Amino acid sequence: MATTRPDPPGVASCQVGEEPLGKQVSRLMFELSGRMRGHLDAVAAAVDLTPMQARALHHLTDPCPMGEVATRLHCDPSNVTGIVDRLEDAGLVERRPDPADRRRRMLATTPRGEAVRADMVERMVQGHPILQALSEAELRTLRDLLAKAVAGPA
Amino acid sequence: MATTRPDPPGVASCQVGEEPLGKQVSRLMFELSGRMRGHLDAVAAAVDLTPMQARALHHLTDPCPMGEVATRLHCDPSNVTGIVDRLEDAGLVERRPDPADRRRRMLATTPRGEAVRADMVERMVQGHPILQALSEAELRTLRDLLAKAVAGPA
DNA sequence: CACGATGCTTGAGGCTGGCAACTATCGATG
DNA sequence: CATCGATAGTTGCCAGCCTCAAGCATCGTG
Repeated sequence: MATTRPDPPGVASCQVGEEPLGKQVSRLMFELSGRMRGHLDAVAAAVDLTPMQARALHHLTDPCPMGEVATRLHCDPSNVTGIVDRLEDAGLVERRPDPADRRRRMLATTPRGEAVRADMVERMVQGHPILQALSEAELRTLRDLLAKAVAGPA
Repeated sequence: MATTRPDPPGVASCQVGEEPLGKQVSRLMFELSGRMRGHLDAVAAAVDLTPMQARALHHLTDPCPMGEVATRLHCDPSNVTGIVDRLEDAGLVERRPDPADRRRRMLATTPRGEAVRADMVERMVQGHPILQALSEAELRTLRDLLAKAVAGPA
């Protein structure tokens, strides 16, 4: 642990097994995304949705076809059908025809859906596992690192 | 995106809704933990486990009772029963009696389980969404921030 | 021993994940 | 224009997970 070795450059992406830093970050992210999952579950339950429905609604900022949602959720299109069915039953989203391509069905959030989404975002910030533990400055640093990570490879 | 606004001070931890910083971090973490989820799913599939089974195995570093696993996985004990059943069927973990308390059943990984776990950890580092995008120094900073976040509030 | 508390399991019901098959529509081609 | 392969979405199936409510065995205490 914490071998303060300088570490040869170009770690992480390579084959061999310099364990420390990469694994540390990996483990921490693993742990944190576990907590994020718990947090999201709680938020979803609070607005009376399943975690997946909450994810879906969260991603629907602008009208987009089903397939796009499947991509964003990293899951199968056949799955999205059921999820959207329930969101539609709950009156949170709408399926609209796309005049340009009648195979597609565009999803749009209803006003109620928009309200629930905003509510969710608020609640996400509230009991957030990270936000409470770090200072303003640290959060700023973290934000920059995360932003770079998000933009970077994917 | 990346509104380079300076941000009003005193964000995050408070009640009202200064949106920027807290929500930014929240959103980024949301996005990243989505990718982590995808990554974990892939790793789990690669070693022929479901995501949840992989999580469970990953947390079983040392013998511990079922309830402890439930806590670590943030899920119901009744769930753990089924998950461990399948891990046991696959020969990766064992349920052992706890002589000190015969209600409890201690879980221990078998050698095969240990091997699979090590394999998983390797693979987790491999195509990791974060590790590839950041430099050594950035990773070190990130590690410290995440460690603080993990240790902090929970 | 009687009692409530604890650790784990079981059962029912709903949601999700992944695959294969199907329909409707699009785009290109002859 | 007729046809053909590709694409968007849906349906069905099955296994796995989630949640909650019982249930059973065991512990600790009085």
